[in-house]
Amino acid sequence: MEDRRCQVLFPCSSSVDPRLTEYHGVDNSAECADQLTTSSLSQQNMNTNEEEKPKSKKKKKKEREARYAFQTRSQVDILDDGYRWRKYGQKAVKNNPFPRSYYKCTEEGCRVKKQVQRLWGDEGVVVTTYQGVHTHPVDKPSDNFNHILTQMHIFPPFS
DNA sequence: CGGGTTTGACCTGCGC
DNA sequence: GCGCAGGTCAAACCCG
Repeated sequence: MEDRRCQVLFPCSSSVDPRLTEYHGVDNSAECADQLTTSSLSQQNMNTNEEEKPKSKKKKKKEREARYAFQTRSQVDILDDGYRWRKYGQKAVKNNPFPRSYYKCTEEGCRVKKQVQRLWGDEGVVVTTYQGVHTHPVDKPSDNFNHILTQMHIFPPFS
């Protein structure tokens, strides 16, 4: 076995900068996510089915996809969750020397995204945020990831 | 050659 | 209204 085990760290009490971990654990409520999100989640033209007018920006806030965030202590940034991801961006974030990476699920038709970022102050900790619901079941879930899900008591999103 | 990564530009929301 | 910060796009690049 490789030495890629990661330890699930639980929510963020006060020792964590809330700006880095928008929220933790399970949360299906877009409203809640909305409240806890400190920054803009700008346009998500991946959502919804109305793409008729690419020019016109949606009226109000768009519905956000459910997001699930958790922290793990791991040497590797990328958790082997069984899905295939394609990196589509990387940004430096405020108050954190580590960049945030953006990934999309490569499954056709699957619009799930995730963000991966190391925690400032403890670079051994990786904050992973999933956004959306997979349209395909996981192919080969790793023990690591199963462990995480079990610990988190979640997993509605990955049917 | 195909698929994934890198990286700078662009877009959008939000706070002042 | 302006500037900042986060999020996304897409062309160039890299690698198997």
